[in-house]
Amino acid sequence: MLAKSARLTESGDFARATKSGIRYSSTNFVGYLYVTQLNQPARAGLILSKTIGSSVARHRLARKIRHCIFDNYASLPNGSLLVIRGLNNSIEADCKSEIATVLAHLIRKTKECAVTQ
RNA sequence: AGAGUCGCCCGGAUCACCGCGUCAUAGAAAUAUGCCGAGGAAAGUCCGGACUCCAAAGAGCAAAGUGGUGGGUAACGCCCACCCGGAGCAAUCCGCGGGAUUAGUGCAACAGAAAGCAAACCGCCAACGAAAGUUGGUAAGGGUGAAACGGCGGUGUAAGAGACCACCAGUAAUUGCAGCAAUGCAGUUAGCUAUGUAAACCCCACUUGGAGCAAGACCAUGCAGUUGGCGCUUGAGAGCUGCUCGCUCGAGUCAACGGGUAGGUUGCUUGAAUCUGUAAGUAAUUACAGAUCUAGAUGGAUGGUGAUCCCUCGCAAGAGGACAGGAUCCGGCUUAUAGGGCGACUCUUCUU
RNA sequence: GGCCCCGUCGUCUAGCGGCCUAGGACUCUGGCUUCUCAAGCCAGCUACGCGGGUUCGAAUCCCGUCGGGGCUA
Repeated sequence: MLAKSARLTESGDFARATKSGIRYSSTNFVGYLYVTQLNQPARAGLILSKTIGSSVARHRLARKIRHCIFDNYASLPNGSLLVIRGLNNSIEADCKSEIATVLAHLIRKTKECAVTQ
């Protein structure tokens, strides 16, 4: 679970992460990561549309994803904005391993970009 | 034992560790400790309210809704009791259940002579005629249809007919009794008696001002105007549903193009509240007394791991746990719902 | 939060309570025509979202549901 300081709360931040950030997609999820220069703790948000299922299903999925993000929270760089988008069949997904691989790929890509710059 | 009807309730339980949200306490802060943390439908948004704003919530029409009677309620289109009609052997269930005989209009396809007040296709009878048929009487019989001018039997007659009689059905007026009432029961009189449809228009009675917590209040942030219309007390425009009246505010306002902001606090949870008991009432419900505090999030808090028990499936290993997630709050209705429990009643059969 | 509209063959649509066993166009299937295909002609298949009610009779009227779409703050 994520503390209140570790959540994305503004639509501008969502737009920045999804449009300017690095993207990696697996079979059931799409991850976006954007690293700002601000010295803040990393923040994360979720996008789950109605096509995933009922209200109960969406809430359950959101809780599972948040839990998985918490397990990998320490590896995120300072000041980064993370957005996870759930796709239609993501209810049956194995959240734990899939989210972990998504995050690992995103973090590796950002480091590569920083090195090349 | 079998078949069935109705009502109410539960909606997996406990523990440990790591995490999340509000609040309280401590602390300069980081944080620590403690308490609490989704539902019977939170859903659909089909009704009714509380609350807030529209100056106040005024009148009439329009429009919409409701529709047996009495009661309950803050209120209702909800609930209870009763009446009437229908279904069922019964327990019980279903009903938008006012007015079509007096305010009026419309509709009733096809068939049929005829579908709403006027008539007569076949028939029956009489007269005329050689016959075909014509004229008149009649509505018992035939056939049509969802529905055909009360039903059956007799008297009567040329043939027939409520023309007359007995019994029955129904209508209106009226009297008595029972009931608060809807209505029921019993009688008298009348004309002898035409149907359905108002979930067709309509009439009658009653109800309804409008918007909604994105209501409303406060604080921040930010910008740039231009063109045209109507006005400045002889009144533009506004008071957010259609019209009229009335009332009030009133010096700017309306339209087009362009530009800017869309982030915090509050409203926010103690309430027609919940539980227990007593009393009144057939009941819905109400009154009184005592106890309790029971989510308040805002990109939106309930997840992960492990253990034991319960239930279902399976020989076992093992797999699974209905419908479904608060968003201002209450009272209902409707819809979804694995499985289980309790109570009351009816019918049939058997045993004692 | 509030308000409104629509569900008819595979698709797009008509439909005055009885003429509806629901019409039209395209599609599909079969046949005719042609050396073959296309076009043309003939025939056929296929629908009132679901459940109740009113009515003699409902796709149509009423109620409740399910699904889809739109407007508005």
